[in-house]
Amino acid sequence: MEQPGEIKKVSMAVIKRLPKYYKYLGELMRKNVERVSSQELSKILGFTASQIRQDLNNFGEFGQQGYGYNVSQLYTEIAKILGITTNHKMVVIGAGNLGQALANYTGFSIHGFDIIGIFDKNPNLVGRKINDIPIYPVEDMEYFINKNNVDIAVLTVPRDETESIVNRLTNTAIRGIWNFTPVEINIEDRDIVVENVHLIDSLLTLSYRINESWLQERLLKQKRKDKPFGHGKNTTYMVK
Amino acid sequence: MEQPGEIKKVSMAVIKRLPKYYKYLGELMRKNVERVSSQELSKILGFTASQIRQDLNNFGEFGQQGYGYNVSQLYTEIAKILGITTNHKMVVIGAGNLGQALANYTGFSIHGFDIIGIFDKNPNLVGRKINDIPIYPVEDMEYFINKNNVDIAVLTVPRDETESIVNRLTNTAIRGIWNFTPVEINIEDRDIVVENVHLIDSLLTLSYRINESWLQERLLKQKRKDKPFGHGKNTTYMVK
DNA sequence: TAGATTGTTAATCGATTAACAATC
DNA sequence: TAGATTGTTAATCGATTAACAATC
Repeated sequence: MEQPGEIKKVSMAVIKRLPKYYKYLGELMRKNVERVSSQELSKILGFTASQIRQDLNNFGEFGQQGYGYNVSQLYTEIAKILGITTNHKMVVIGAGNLGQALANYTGFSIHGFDIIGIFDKNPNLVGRKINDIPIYPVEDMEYFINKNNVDIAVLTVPRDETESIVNRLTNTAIRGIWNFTPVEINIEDRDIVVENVHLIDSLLTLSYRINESWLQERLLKQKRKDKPFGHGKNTTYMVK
Repeated sequence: MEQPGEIKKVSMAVIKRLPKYYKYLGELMRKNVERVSSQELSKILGFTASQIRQDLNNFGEFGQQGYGYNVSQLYTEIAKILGITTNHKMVVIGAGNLGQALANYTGFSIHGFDIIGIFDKNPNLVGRKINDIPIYPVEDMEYFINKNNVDIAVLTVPRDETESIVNRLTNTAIRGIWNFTPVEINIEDRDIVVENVHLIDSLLTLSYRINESWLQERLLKQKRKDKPFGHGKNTTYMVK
């Protein structure tokens, strides 16, 4: 039973769908579509209309019976929910290939995420600029973050340097870490949120699914062998 | 009721945990640990021991009562399940910042993923090499993929070029697309698996969670206003 | 043998889908 | 008003956790 004042935690499944709503409503806006029903959203997004209404009702009552949702109003509400009505300042830690690629990417600023500094330990890189963003010595990281109210640290350092950088970040006013390192980051009970990208996991998942049909053939054969006709607790017609 | 010969579909939740098992078992191997129980795995991985046993039993019976799991044997089994006992050939499509960063990354080949070619439409890039991998004209893409038995296409082209490239890929023998573009790829009933990275979604999710405590304050106030003392169907003690 | 730990069934929990009264 | 569509409760489905017999 929920207590007065207690807040229903929004599930990660819902949170992960929010960017999809946001993205598609943005498209509708650009097409000057004024209103949309959960039914219509359902067709494009592939979620059920019921789920869409449930999802949105976690955050408020944005629709109107018999009408549906006003596109631009809903778009704005979801932007608020995602926290992107104000700009976010980011720094990239690690000016390697990936760090440079992210610094060069222009797609973040459209949504109000501005990279204002890059940090690296390599003195040959310090002083240079990537996409007009200066590279600073990593020693200055904490000072820079606190002074400039940086919200998000984009972590693209090598595996071995991750732990020490994360420890240093916990002593700053940073709010979130966008982690591109393969390291599992654990920050105990502090106000810093970590979002892992884990590219290798993503690639392995792809590999699994490419491999899946072959795998299931193999599993099937194995089980047939384990539980042949009439033996075992399952009958022939129950090969699981 | 399952039919004979029918295969239980492994849920995405399980699949997404497989790389974690694989990664941690690799660590244990390097530490020369010989055996491990689901209990011990549970402590490190943060999944319950019960869940770990359930997950593994989707694919076979790899443990032994009273003993646990043999680390290197389980590692090998999971490698088989993930389909990484044989090498995978990859091509990068789009030699922009991200494409170049991925081509330069050395972490993929450790797991048997080899990038053997890069494709771009820019004639100034064609003929150059990134990390010893040649850049070819994108016209040659289909021929190259089929001739060299390429398994995976890493897609890092601009948004507008995605659709046409994907259409062309469906006419090749490619098995999987690792999609770094912001476009939602839909390939109807063909043998090609798509794994989306969608960095913007990941960043927006981070933003949501940074914003969450503020958001919940706001939601709470709103609900208090909507359903004041003694009014509405909920009592004061039922503020949801 | 006794202790440990699996594989697996059953119970629980949470998320999705269905249904429908409320109402624009 | 009649038709449409929401917000929300109830039903269903699926995933996680608990429990325990089997057995190393």
